[in-house]
Amino acid sequence: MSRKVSESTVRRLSHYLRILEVRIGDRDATLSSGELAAEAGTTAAQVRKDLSLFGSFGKRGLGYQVADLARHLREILGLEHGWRVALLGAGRIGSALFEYADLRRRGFHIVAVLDNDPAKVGTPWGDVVIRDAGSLEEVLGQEAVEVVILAVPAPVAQPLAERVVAAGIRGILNFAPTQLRVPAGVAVQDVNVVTELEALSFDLTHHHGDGVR
Amino acid sequence: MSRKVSESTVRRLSHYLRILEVRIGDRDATLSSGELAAEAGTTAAQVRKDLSLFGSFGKRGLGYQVADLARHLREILGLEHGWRVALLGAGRIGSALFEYADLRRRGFHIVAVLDNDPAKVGTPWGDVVIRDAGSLEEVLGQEAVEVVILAVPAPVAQPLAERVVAAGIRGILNFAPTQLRVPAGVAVQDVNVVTELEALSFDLTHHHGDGVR
DNA sequence: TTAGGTTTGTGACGAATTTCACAAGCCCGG
DNA sequence: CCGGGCTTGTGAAATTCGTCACAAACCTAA
Repeated sequence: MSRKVSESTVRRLSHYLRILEVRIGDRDATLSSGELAAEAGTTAAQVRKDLSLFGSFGKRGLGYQVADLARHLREILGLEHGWRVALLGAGRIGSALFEYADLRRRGFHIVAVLDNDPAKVGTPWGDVVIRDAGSLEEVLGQEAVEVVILAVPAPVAQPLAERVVAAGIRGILNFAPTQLRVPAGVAVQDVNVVTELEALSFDLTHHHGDGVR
Repeated sequence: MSRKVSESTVRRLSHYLRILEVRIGDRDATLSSGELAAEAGTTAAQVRKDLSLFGSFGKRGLGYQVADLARHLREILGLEHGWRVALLGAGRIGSALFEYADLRRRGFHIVAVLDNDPAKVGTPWGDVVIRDAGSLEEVLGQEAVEVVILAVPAPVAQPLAERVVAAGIRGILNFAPTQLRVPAGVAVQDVNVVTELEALSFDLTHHHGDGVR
C-alpha cells in the first residue's frame, strides 16, 4: 500500500470524510459517487479514482454505505490512531486552535501547551497547564507527543523546529510564515493566511471569477 | 495578460515574494533563480517558468534584482491595490487575524469587524468598533469593502456568504469547514486546519517522509 | 430465475504541469 | 573591444493528474 498519492487526493479524501460525517446520522444510508462529488465540488469519476487508490469500498448499482466509507477514510488518513499533539506558542493563534473543538473531535488531542513568556507559564488552559518552552524536550517525551503545532513568531520557528525534530517528532503543522528546513523523513504542512489572501487578490485582479464550488 | 495560471503557480509567487521581502534590505542585491528556488524549496526551472508567465524580470548572466522583482510580484498578485477587508466573526479566529500584523503589512486592511453577539457589538478593537451582523450590507457599502473574511461557525457560513455576495463582494476567505456555494465570478479560498492536520496524519501513517523543504 | 436499471472500478485517453536542455544575452576582466 | 563564464527565457519531452467510457456487478421486481 505504498503507491504514490498526490497531495490533492489526500485533501479531497479529507473533504469527503467531512461530508460523510455530516450525514452519518442516517445509519445505513448510501451515497453515490455522483452525490458525494456534487457536495465536494468535484466529479464522480474523480471521487471513484481517489477511492480506488486504496481499495473497493462501494457496491455496484448501489453506491457507498456512509458509515462504512467514513470508517475506511478515517483509517486511510490515519485518524483511528488518535494523535497526541503539542501546541507550541500560546498566543492568539495558539489560543484559537486550543479552543477549536473540531481538532479533538477529529482525533487530534492537544496534550501539552508551551510558551516562552514567563507570564503565561503556569496558567491553566482547560485540562493542561502552559509549560516553559525550555522544558520542550522533557514535555514531548513525558507526554509521548507525536505531532507539533508551531504557532510562534517567524524568527523563533526554525530553531524550535530543529529542537522538535531532534526530539524525534516527525510531523509539524507550521503557522509561521517561514520555510522550515527539516531533514528527510519529517513531514511539514504549512498554514499561511497571507498566501491565501494573496491568491484571492490575484483572482480578483485578473478576473479569474471562480465558478460555483 | 489573461493566460491561465494555475493555483500552484500563484501560491509559489506568493512564496517567492515573502522570500524576497526578507532580503529587501540589500538595496541592489541580485538573486538567481537557483538561489530563490533553494529558499523556496523548488527548482530553478520552476521559478523561471512561473515568472515567464508574466514577463521577463531578470538579466541573463546576472539574475533578478531583489527590489525590482518584489515590485513586479506585488503587482502581479494585485497587492499594490491595498484591499479593504471586512472581518465577519469576532471570535477566537477573528481576534487572532485582527492582531496579525502581517495582513496590514501586506496590504490587507481590516476596515470593519462584525459579529452577531450583542455582548461584543460596540466593543472597540483597535481603530474599529465591532458592529452588529444585522447591519452587514450597510457596513460593506459604507466602508467600500472588497474582500470578506468569514470566521464564523459552520452553520452560519453559507447564509452569510449569500448576503455578502448579494452585497457585491467578489472575494471570500473562508475559515468555516463548509463547502460554500457561490455564483460564478466570486472567488473563494478556504483555510481548513483540520484538513492540513489530516494530510500530516496521512503522511505519517504512510511513511511518506517528506524531505527537505 | 431472469431482465432492467444503476453504479462502481478501471484502462485508455487527454489535459495540465513540471523537468530538461540549450540558444540568446549580459557582465567583467583583460 | 572581445572572449569567457554565468544565467535567463523557452520550446520540447516527460511526468503527473483528471476525464471518459464501458464492462462487470449488484439490487429489485416480477
